[in-house]
This record gives sequence, C-alpha cells and structure tokens, in this order.
Amino acid sequence: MKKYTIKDIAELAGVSKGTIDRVIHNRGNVAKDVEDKVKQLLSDIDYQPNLIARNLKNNRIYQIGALLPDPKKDAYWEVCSDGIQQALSEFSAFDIRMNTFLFDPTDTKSFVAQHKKLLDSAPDIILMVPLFYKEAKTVLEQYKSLNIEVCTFNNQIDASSASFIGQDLYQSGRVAAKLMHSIIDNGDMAIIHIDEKYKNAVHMQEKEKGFKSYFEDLNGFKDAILKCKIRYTETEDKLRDFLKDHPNLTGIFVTNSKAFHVARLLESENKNHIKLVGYDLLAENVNYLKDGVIDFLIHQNPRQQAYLGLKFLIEHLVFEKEIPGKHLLPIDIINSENVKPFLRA
Amino acid sequence: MKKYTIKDIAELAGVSKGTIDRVIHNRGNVAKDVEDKVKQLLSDIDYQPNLIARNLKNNRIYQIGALLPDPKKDAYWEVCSDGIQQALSEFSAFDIRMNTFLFDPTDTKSFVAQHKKLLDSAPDIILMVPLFYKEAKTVLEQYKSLNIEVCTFNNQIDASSASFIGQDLYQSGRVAAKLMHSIIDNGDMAIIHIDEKYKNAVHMQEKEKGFKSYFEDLNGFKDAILKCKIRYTETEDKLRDFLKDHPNLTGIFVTNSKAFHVARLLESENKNHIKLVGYDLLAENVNYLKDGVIDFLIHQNPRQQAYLGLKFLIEHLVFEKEIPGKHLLPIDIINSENVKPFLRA
DNA sequence: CGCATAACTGTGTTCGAGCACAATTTATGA
DNA sequence: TCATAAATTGTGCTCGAACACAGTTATGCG
Repeated sequence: MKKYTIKDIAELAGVSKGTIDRVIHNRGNVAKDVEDKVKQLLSDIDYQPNLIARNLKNNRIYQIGALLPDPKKDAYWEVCSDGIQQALSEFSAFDIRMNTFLFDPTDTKSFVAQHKKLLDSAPDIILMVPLFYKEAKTVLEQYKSLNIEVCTFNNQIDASSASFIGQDLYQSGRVAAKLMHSIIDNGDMAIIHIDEKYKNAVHMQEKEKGFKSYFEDLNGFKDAILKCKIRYTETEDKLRDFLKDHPNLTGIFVTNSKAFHVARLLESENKNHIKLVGYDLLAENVNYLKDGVIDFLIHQNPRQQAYLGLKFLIEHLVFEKEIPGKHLLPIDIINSENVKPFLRA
Repeated sequence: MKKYTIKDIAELAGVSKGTIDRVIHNRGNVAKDVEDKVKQLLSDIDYQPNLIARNLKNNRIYQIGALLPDPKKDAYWEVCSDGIQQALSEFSAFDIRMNTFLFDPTDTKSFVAQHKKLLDSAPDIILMVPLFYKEAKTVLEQYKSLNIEVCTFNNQIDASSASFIGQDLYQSGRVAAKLMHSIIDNGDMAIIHIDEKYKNAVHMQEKEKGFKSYFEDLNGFKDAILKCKIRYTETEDKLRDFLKDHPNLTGIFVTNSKAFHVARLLESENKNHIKLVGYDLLAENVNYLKDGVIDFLIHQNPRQQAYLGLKFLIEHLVFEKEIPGKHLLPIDIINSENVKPFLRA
C-alpha cells in the first residue's frame, strides 16, 4: 500500500539513490550482482515512479502538431475544436502547445501543403485526419521514418502503423439497416451516396456493405435495395429524377452527412412517408430530424474522436502510456428526442 | 505564452518569493502597497501556479469514500466498478485511496449502516448513489454539516446541495415514446412498472410522464396508453393476466431494467409482434435484444456515471476544480446492431 | 609494487510551490 | 534615545526523480 521512493529502495538495497536510478533507466555502470539485486527488489515491491516528480523535473514543453480539415469548408469538423479544447483543459497542468494546420477537405494539394508546414513546426507528436488515402499514406510513412508518432481519426489508413480512432463503418451500416427495418413495413429501399468527390469512397462503400449484409442475413427478405450515386454539384436534379423513377420507395439511407439534401426534397415534394436515415448532427440535419423528415441520424462523434486522440497523445508524452492501436467508438443512434445533449457533449 | 513562476514574479516585483507566496495565499503580513502591486502584477500576467510542483510539495494521500449498491444484489451496478477503475488508473500519478462500502439496494437499513462505516473511515470526499430518498437526504445533510463534499449519481435528491450525475428521466421517457411511435403503426400501448419495491418510485414516474407527454403533444393521437404496476415477486402471473386482458396491445414500455421478464413471456406465448422498449444492458436484456424480442433498450450508462463522478471528485481534490452541480449524460439508444461496444465502454 | 585507467558508487543540484523560521525594518513607549 | 515589540521581508529546506559530476574501489600492466 505504501508508495516507495527511490530513496526508500536505496536504503533497502544498501546502496545510494544514484545506483537505483542507473538500474531503473538501464544506464549501465552498475555491478552485475547489485543490478540483479536491485531489479529483484524493484519488482518485489512493484515500484512505480512518482510521475508528478518526474514531470516536475523534466519540465518539458510538449509540442503537438495537428493536421485537420478546415471547419469553414465543411461544418462536420466544427466540433473537433471543442474536443481539443476539452483535452487541453484537462491537462492544463502540463505545458502543452498545439500547432494546428487546417487543410481544405476538397483539395489534396492543400493537405500536402499544410503537412509540410506542420513538419517545419517540429512537433513531438501528431494528431491528424488522413482524409486522402494516397497522400495520407505517404505522409504517414514520412512521420514513421522520422520516428514521430501519429494518432489518426475519422479515416482508417490500413497498412499504416499509426493509431486510429473512429467507428466501425461496416457495423454502422448494419445499425442503419436495423433502424430502417424496424420503421418500414415493406417496399423498396435506396442507398444514396452523395459523393463529396474528394473523399476516397471507402467510407461509403463500407457502410453500404454493412447495410446490405443486414438484409441478406434476414431470411425471406424480398424487397429491392436500390443504389444511387450523386455528385455533390448535381444533387437536386438527380435526386428528383431518382425519386420519380422509383415511386414505390419506402426508405432511403444516405451514407454521409448530406441527408438534409434528400430531406429538403422529400419535404418540398410532400413525400414525408419515405423514411430517411442519415449521418451526423449538422444543424440542417438536426432541423429535419426535429421536423420528422429525417427519422434517425447516426452520430459519428467527431468531437469525441478528436478529444480521445489528443488525450491519448498527451498521456503518451506525459505519462509514457501506450497509444491504443485502434479505438472504436460506440455507434450513437439519434432521434428527435435524444439529440439535444449530443449537440454539446 | 511563457509560463511565469513565483520566482519570476518576485523579480518583477522586486521582492522575494516568500512575499509573493503570502500574497497569493492571502496569508497576511504584507505591506498594503506591496500587496496591491503584486496582486496587480499577478492578474496582469495571468499567473497560473504550476500544479505539478504544488502536488509534489503537498504530496497528500487523498481518501475517497464510496457508498454504492452491491452488484451482487442487482447486476445493474456491476459496471460501476469498471468506471471507478478507469478513473483511478487515469489519476494513478496521485495517491488516491478508495474506501468502498456496498449496501443492499433492497434494504434501507443496510444503506444507513454502511453510511456509518463510511463516516468512520474519515473520507476527504464522497461518491454515492443516494438510492433511498428519505435516508439519503438525512445522510447528505450530515455530510454538509461536516463540510465533506459529495457527488451523487443515478438518483437526484432535490433540495440537496450535492452534485449530481445522471440522465434526464422525463426526457428518456420521451425518447422511449419516440422510438415506440416510430416502430408501431397503431393499437394500444402499455407502460409497465415492474417495481423493485425498494426504490422510491420517482424514477419510473418521471419516465412515465415523459412517455405520455410525447403522445399528448401529437395531434390526432387516439390509441390508449395503459398502465400496469407489478410487484417484483408476482411478476409472471400478473403479466400473463395483463396480456390476456389486453389482446390488442402493440407496444410495451418497461420503465426499468426488468424488460427481460416481459420478453420471456412474449417469447413463450408467441406474441413477438408486440414491440418492446426497456432500459439497461443487463445480459438477459441484451440476449432478448439480439433475438429481436426486445426492440430497443435505453442505456443509462452507470459505468460512465461512476467514472465521471469519481473524476470530478479527484479533479476537485487534486486541481481544486469546481465540481459541476449537475451533469446530464446523453440518452443512448441501443438496438441489436450497436449494442456490442456499449457492453465494454 | 606503483600507477594509470576502468569500473563502479555516492553526492548534490535542479525543477516550482509551500511553508517554517530567520532576518530585517518600522513603530511604540518609557 | 534606545530598548523592545510589531510588522514586514528574505532565506532555505522539502517533496521525488533525474542527472552531472565527484569520489571510491577494482583491475591491468610494466
């Protein structure tokens, strides 16, 4: 129960604290028999260094670099800064400096350019959203060769050693399917990808797979699952045509945060009977959720993703904790009645 | 940007660090003009003491007392200890000792008895589940007069100054109603209270109110909302009778963690068409959720409640942070597809 | 054996805040 | 005026880990 200090151990071992220190940090210059004895003692009493004292001595300024999408270009990212602020305030006892570089989420060049600036700022460790697969992979390799640890969130870049925080997208497709299944009786469904064009579409494909797999697992399911890919610029016309072509649609699943486009159309064309499930708590989505045009939203919780990522990084720097290789957040189901606390949390 | 130390300020003010320290802690024995000057300086540069150094010096052992329901008597409480462990591990840098006293959640006497033991352990601060309204009120007043701060969770005791962490129960009733409304077409509904007898029933009443209020807000809603109170010991018979008496029931809302009792009956009587919404991720509930007998569960997240409560207390002791007066957790909607990560998180 | 060098071990300072106590200045009264 | 008390200010040690450097013992070799 008692907490041992280096001094205590020195007395127990009959040597000076300098020797204990050399053993703990494997700094050599210790007689073999003494080293063995001290190591035994350390493990016997399960010595845990006082991290407070260690940090006081180290007294370092930690530089954390962040490479994040610009919230001005896509409101989805707005809440990330809240999560970052929360983590910083929890660790305000330590001197942690953040250098944040924002890139345009529609522009791979901007990503690379901001990455270069980030590198110049000589960060100890990095938090990033690896939005573009190819570019991110190169960038991550570069950090690896420099021995700078990275925590990524939102997108998982496979075959990278970087740690990842996010959701199981396949499973979130299944969640959407289950929700859809519980609110529609029968009739055709559609999966709509409103492609922001810039994102490599792995995201949406995973969700589609999960959605389909749920219905394939049901026996005796007969209705059709249609699919529709729409470019961001031509959204409205294409959507209107699609609805006209498929008059007996009963449910629509939008695989990203753009469900409000569909909601707008459903409302203006008085097709409220079509159930709608989408992603993310953008203000426009939330409004349609409250109005009953959108039935469910799945919350990807970018705020929590950023918070956790930064927290892991700080705990690694300060307490030498391991950064988890992969951390999956729960998939939050949101309807009009439980949305409120999620907007701030 | 630079972090000022007491020594820096002493130099700036042209006095010694002892004087700065006296001003900061209002320990008197400082000439009026010097005091004013130093105070001005402190606020000018927005001095923040180095909490690492402060904690090293203080080097206190913090004693936290906990008064919690025994998980052996009700599985709902099992996950609390996970939350407590997580908080302790996050603050393992500090010497925090927990004395946990478990009471029988069916027995007010046990609550009072364990409270007395807790008092004898001379805690600096207390975490508790104030399960029994009357007794908890007395107990909380006692702590208040002793100037021991308390954080409560799960139950809110109004008119107490203790901080509270939990959910908005009225709103969670509304969430249940919205879910029910989205999965049933029409027909009668029932609110079933399976009273554990020991809890003052405020909990379930709030949920009932919320549930009803949702349907009252709809215009043109005509179906009946029945109500059924069942004592824990006579559950099965009473339930069977109730179902027989109301053959055109389409939805059942169970206001606590006992939905599995209803699920068991629905399954054995082949009444799977009746939709079922309940609370809490007990193993039995989760099984019926996966089997499709229970449609939705609302997660009250006792693990997170305990975690946050303890975290607030520790941050108060260690960093002198304010304990939030009231912290409401989001209301998590769980179906068979998103349940998994909630079981561990 | 003597002496250089290597191998090992002990001492003392630092980080910043907090506090006891010593030291200094100012006020008071005979 | 001077002793003494009161008010004010300064100094130095502590907390525990980390590390530089000084000190000590052992080993090798001519």
